[in-house]
Amino acid sequence: MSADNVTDLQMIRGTRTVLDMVGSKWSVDVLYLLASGTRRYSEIFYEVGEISKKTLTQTLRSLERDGLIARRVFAEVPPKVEYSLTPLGWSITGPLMAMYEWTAEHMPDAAAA
Amino acid sequence: MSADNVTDLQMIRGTRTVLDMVGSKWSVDVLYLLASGTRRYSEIFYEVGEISKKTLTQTLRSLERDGLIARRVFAEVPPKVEYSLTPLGWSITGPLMAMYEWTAEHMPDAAAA
DNA sequence: CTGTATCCAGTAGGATACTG
DNA sequence: CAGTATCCTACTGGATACAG
Repeated sequence: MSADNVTDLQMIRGTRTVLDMVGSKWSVDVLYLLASGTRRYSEIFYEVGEISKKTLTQTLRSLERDGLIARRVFAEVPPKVEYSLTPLGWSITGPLMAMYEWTAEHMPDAAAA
Repeated sequence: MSADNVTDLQMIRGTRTVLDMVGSKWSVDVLYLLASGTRRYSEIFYEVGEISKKTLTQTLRSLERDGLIARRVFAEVPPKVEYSLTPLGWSITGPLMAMYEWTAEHMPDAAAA
């Protein structure tokens, strides 16, 4: 019953898994944005700011593949697609906030902007 | 005294700061390795495994610039250089472990390996 | 032993134009 | 509106050889 039977390799792999899921340039922006409510494609596009459509689509697809966000298509004209956080997506805001809080505590200038 | 006076932008910037500090391919490996004790350049090189010297040097320099690790040179022949975690480096293992624990809880297969 | 120098391939991401 | 298609640049990281 050794509770600490965790190898360095497992920790590395686990940590890198998160990094690979949220490490791309705009993932955090999209995740935090959706944390404040469901959004349409164009809303995300304009609220994030300088992102290109191609990159936004790539980011959304990647987050969707990883199960962090859900994509809902409405059969309308003109098209309407809504993105929202899944429960898994919500849960990952925990580690994300841990990162923010670390900078707030240890790198006050970085958070200032 | 509004404690929750934190903007999305600050959270994004803060979170991205950590991501930029530990997001490169081998940063986590090096950090976790040094968390188990000071190491020489060649020891890191062999214990990490498939990393190239160029990339290892880049990784070490980057972590050093960010203040997460310390580099100590011994004036000997042959040369000897030791790397170790700084207090700041130790502190960042917190957010890192939060990521690992998230995978352990939400992505059991990813941690299995 | 601890790097540096050089060259190279793969990939992330941006700009722009076009489509169902 | 919600993307795709195409082209292009910059950067990351690997391989190999060389140096102090």
